[in-house]
Amino acid sequence: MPGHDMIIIKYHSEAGVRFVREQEKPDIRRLPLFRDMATANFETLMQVAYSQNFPPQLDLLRQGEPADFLHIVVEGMVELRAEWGGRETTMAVVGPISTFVLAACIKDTAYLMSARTLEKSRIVMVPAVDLRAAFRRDPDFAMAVIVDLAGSYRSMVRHAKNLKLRNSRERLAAFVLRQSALNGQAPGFVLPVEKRLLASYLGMTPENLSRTMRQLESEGLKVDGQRLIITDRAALTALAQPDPLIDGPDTELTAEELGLPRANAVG
Amino acid sequence: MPGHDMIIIKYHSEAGVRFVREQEKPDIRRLPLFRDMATANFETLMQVAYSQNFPPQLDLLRQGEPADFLHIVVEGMVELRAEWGGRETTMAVVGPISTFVLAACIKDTAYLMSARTLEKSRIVMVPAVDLRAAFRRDPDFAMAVIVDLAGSYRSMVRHAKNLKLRNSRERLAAFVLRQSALNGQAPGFVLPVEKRLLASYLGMTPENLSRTMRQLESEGLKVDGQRLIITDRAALTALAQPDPLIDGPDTELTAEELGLPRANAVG
DNA sequence: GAGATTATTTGATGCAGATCAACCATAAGC
DNA sequence: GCTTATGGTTGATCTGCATCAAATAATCTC
Repeated sequence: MPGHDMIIIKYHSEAGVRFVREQEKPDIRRLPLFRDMATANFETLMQVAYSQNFPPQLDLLRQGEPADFLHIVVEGMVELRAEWGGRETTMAVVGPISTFVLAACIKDTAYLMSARTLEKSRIVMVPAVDLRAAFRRDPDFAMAVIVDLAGSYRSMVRHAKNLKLRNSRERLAAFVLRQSALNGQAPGFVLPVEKRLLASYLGMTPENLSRTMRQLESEGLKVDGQRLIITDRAALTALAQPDPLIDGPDTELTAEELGLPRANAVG
Repeated sequence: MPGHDMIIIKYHSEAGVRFVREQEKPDIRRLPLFRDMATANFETLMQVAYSQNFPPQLDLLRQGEPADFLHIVVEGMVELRAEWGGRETTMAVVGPISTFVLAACIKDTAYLMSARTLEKSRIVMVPAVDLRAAFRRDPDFAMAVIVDLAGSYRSMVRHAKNLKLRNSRERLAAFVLRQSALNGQAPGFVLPVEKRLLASYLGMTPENLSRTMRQLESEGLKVDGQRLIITDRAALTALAQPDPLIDGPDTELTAEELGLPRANAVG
């Protein structure tokens, strides 16, 4: 496996490559993807996996590279970014505990997106070869992979629908309502990511996001730095016209959508 | 299965519900999705499946409805459309032989897109319940489902990247080059779909598509109705900056991307 | 904590692309 | 064949959003 050595050479000194710790296994095991897997297979995967700490702003992988590892965010936050011709855009931000680049690993082909840490993060990396061997051997794991991929696909369909059908004001309003819903309809929450990143995810410029937020202050939203407060839910709802076929959730209350991480509720 | 009866009642008189014909089975069997399946399982699926002819412009299913059937286009052409708040957009057009709404069937939840025939079409419908039972029973089929879903996911990621990273002129130029590539770099081809549909797929209005095509006439493209001819590939390439991570193909020459069907070469 | 970065906001301006409206072309119906 | 839809083009105009520029605010560094 050339991939294995590469990663070791590349990061060993700065980040400290480790095998997966006993204490972090239960959290990974609890993921829908690994939950139903045979214990022996899970242990095998963990044995060949690496676990590393990365500093913020570090490129974990670049689009176009061959997919060597399934990545699991155990701690921290990772941005999935797409680049083309000097432009770039945020496709998703994943927080603990979830996986990314599963599809590329399965197809044994190039990553379509780059990934970089947004904050200090702990990432578990499972070699793609072993991953593929695992679900060829374990039907329950194969089932979990199927369900995971179907969910990822649908969440990307939603992202595309959102972009094609709504304008940026509507997208922002829908985003705000969605974050609130993820916090049990809390009226206030703090943004889970920087505004420039949110802007990119929503397909707009930071300037436009800033102005659009100001606009929404007359439509039921109060903005205070990273803290947003819904002051008139009805008005915002009229504007966003939330739709489960765009905003989710897929099924009631499963909420581990791929997209942006959940915000934290606030007074 | 309420779904079964419903479809029979709904379409019987006009379209003629049939069981899958012997003669169309081999074509379906050849699909990557069904190719490696155990023969007994394939036969079972075909036994419970329906096969119907539909007239053009007929709604096969509506977004939001529970996913009762995996659909297979055996003949004709089907548009996958997304709707929201009175607006609508084309997400993909599928031709023979391929499947759609696999992910919704697997998650046993609502369709995210509506589907309607663009021309007279023959559709095979496999009950979602039986489909799920099939890959729970057949590991080879499960593998094929995994690969299919991974491909669908990646093709939707590409669609989103295309929308977020390129402007409409670039998207059109890239589309033209891609169609040419699918025809062995043929300089000319006829559009596989109406222009209004292409416009919607590319995320622009018909008026804008028309004008953009005219613009491209000074950048190496000749437009003659449905027939497009590349007169200066270098110029178009400079404009589109084709990228396999957006335009495909995923792997060399597999070319059954979800997106728009292949054009026919001309000239 | 002073200085240096980096994120955010605000303003001025430009442009890509939408919208509205009319006209032309192609195809379908009788 | 003429007529009627429907799709496509063209023109005029409008506007949402990007871009460029500069000021503030927040965050990091030493």
